[in-house]
Amino acid sequence: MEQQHRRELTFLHSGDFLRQNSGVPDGTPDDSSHHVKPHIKEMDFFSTNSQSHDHHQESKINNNGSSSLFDSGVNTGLNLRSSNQGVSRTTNEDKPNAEMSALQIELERLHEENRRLRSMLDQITRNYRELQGQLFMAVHKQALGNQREQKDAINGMSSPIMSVQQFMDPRPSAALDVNEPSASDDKMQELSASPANTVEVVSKERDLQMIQIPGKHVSVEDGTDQTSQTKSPKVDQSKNEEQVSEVPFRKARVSVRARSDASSISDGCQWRKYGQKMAKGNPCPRAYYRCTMAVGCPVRKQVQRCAEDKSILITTYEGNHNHPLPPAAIAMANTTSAAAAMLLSGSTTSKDGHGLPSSGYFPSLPYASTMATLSASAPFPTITLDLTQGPNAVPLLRPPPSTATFPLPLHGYPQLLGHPMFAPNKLSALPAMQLGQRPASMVETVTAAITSDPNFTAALAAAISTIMGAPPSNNGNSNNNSGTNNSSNGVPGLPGSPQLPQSCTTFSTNQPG
DNA sequence: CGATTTTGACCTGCGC
DNA sequence: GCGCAGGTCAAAATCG
Repeated sequence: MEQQHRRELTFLHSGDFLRQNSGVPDGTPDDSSHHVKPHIKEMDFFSTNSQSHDHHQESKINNNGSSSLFDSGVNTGLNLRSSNQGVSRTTNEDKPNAEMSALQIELERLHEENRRLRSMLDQITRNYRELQGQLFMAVHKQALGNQREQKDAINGMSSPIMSVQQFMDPRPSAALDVNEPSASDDKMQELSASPANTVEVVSKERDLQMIQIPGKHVSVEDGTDQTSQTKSPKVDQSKNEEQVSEVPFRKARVSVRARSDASSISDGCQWRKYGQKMAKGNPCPRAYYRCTMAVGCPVRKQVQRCAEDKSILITTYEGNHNHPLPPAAIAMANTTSAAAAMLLSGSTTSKDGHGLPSSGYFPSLPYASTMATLSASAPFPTITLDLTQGPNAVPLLRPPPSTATFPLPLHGYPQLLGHPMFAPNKLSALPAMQLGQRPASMVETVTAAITSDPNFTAALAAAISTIMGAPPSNNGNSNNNSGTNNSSNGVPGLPGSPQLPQSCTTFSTNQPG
């Protein structure tokens, strides 16, 4: 990139650029247009210097064989110029002036169009950032308010200073960049999850640190607890940037506790066991699985029975799928993704990890122990969805139609992942609009449920019931996203969705014997 | 015969 | 530095 720019600059300096451009007008006596163009060229050149988007766009234009690059294409530069050069020369030599004029006009027109498109792009970009900033501001403000209230209720400690600036860090754009499908296969594994990764890691590295609320019930910690942060700030600080870009999403985990006698996992995904270990303090071995639905899928899960109650199966997921999920897995994937987002945004937290009554944003949660909780003791930020309180605690709400199994990847809006969680009560009032004006999705619905509905767990259970109700054949089927399952939820399937990578951690629960 | 599971070895991070 | 625990690897065994 830089090199390219440098070369272009060199061209500019050497005068080749103008000379080549002037090659066209050479044959045309039309001085007026001639004069104008070099100006525009230079302007375009510098503008593209600051706008990588334009660069891509123009490159595309260039590839289309258009000669518009003559002016705008300084970015695309050499190719265009050379091609233009060729064209202009032939026209100079072989074509009459009238044709040259026509070409000139055409160039003008394309140039104008290019400028228009560019300004549109600029405008869109500006609007996007503006809205993003506003959204984050509003969301953050509300979250702060909630936390303050909460803390006041708990121990009256002063609220942590969560830097909106940090929160609004322009990283989202970086996340978007990562989103680009240009990743090589080698990095596919990482990058497949990276859009979410980026955001989530950003969330983890920033938000979780920012959101440390020294409260009894409200504390969000990353893998290292607060003390470790003070212990080894070197690591945290020095590694932060690298981690932001490199630490895989699977550092954030979603753990599900569910009663099940079955030893097999049936969550719609295909898993391969790659290890088993005896965990300390638990007579039951912990099994390690990785997703085999796609080569290089980074998603892993651990399955272990609870030491205290062996009927409880604890399944912990980490990572994002880089492939379409079967319908049976999608809903849960989105659900846990939302939970993970909640985790990373710290909306529901628990110092102790389990069973903290009335913690987080669900003071009125009737089934405290079934709520999502954060485990501070876990090596990684882990959200625990405790569904072991029995069916009574888990009314089988059918998911709203919008929770259908469309595989709405958070990838598409990584910068928003987790952010809505900062506005627990707000999201329900600010529906899909905040998420890019997409139609309501599973993610949003669940997110809204998590953030606004004290009975989040119930909603989650509903999704689980969807899975559990699914025929076992769903397990391990490498099949059909075309499924009727989508429609069964009353939501028209999203045609293109299966091609989108699943950003979510998958959710799993065992089919009760 | 390919896919999956088992299982011991190995690696890594962390606490002492 | 050492030991421990968690996590992963990979060869062998097993399964369908």
